[in-house]
Amino acid sequence: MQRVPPNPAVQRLSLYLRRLEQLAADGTETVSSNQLAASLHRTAAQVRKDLGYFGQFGRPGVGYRVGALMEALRHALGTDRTWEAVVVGVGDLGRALLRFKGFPTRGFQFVGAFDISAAKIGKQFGPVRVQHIDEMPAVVRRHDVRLAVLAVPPEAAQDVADRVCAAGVRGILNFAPSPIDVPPRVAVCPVDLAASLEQLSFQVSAMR
Amino acid sequence: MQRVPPNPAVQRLSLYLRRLEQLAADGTETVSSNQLAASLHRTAAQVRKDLGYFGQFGRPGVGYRVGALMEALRHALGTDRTWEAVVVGVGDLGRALLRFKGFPTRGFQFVGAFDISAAKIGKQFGPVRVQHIDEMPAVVRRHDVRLAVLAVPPEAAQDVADRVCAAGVRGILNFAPSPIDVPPRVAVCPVDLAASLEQLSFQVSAMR
DNA sequence: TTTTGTGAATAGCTTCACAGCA
DNA sequence: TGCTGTGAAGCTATTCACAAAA
Repeated sequence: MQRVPPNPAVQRLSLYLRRLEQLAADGTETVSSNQLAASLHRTAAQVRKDLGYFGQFGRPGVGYRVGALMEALRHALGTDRTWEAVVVGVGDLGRALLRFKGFPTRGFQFVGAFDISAAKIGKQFGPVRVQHIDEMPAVVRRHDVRLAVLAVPPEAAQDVADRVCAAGVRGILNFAPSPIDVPPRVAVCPVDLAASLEQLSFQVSAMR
Repeated sequence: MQRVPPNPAVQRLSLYLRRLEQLAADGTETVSSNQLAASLHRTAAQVRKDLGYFGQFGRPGVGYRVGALMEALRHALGTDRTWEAVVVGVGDLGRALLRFKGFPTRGFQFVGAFDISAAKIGKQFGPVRVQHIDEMPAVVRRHDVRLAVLAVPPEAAQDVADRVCAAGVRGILNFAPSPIDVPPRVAVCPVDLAASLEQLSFQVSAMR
């Protein structure tokens, strides 16, 4: 079996998982690398190679069992368990994320939401009530929270990052458009929404 | 000068631009590839190579003029003009995007928001009032809108994509976790928030 | 000296193509 | 035959390293 999955392959695992969820919902039991690839605008070789980094899940002449492959990919991604998470910054975006149904259905559960604004504290959004950010470390420790979602203004991002890292968080989803410095044991996934629109702007401008 | 920028380089342009905006706000006039790289956890060679795909902006021994480089990058990305955009799907996420300040400050302006739910139609969110999706094509044509943001449930994504493409939109920011088929002249940028958390889950699981 | 711009070298990722299993 | 798993080949992206400019 092959080793050390390239990062792009790990990203595509989520893509495959999404499609498998649909197939399972449709009652499909088996899928070939060709079918999976076609519906995602990829090549069959890439699908097989990507899956090959994590194990041997297919049967020659048959394909992959949808349910078993979903389980295997969830295991590979680490989402075959529930991940507790906190949101810091309860502006419009933070509120939307707290109510977003795609997180709980995929095993991510918010156990706390924090802000500095007195006007927001005590309000209920989605599954949690907003608390002052000073309460964050206690909540993180109590629930053994490993993930934090940062939806704060860029000028607060580094300070908030320092605080969630100090509290013991191991991964940060960063919606602030400024890179944050974290200890090496903490993973960061930046999501810059304006940058995504800029990429579209570039592509649209480039086409003629 | 070098040609055909690799896609990763185009993505990093947004990153450089973000940092330059900060530097400009701080009153910094000049920056070297080394300084730029260090603050973004990249290498100086990569910064110079990336910028090199779009022109020669630096002065040996001096570095880059912050203001001039910002202008150049905005021009390269196509954001040295205003882009009109519409939002389809005014759930929590759609509302948050309509009110998100990072879009207008970077030249993206919402001129319409659409939904099918009668309860939402007529309500004001951010800069616009929600209209029925049947009104979308007229608004797109009237304002010559080139970009659409899809914040609809996955089962509606393909149908909505077909409709915005038919209306003449040229780029789609797709928040639905299902890939959409579009004509070749239309660019798509997928944003899968659950997938981003899955990537964190993977990385955190992988570290010991 | 400092720092850019860029060919050349290296590393990383994707596609090919085919042996082997069902 | 149909399809997987995977080495080998091909391609893309990053890093190196240095000539030239300020």
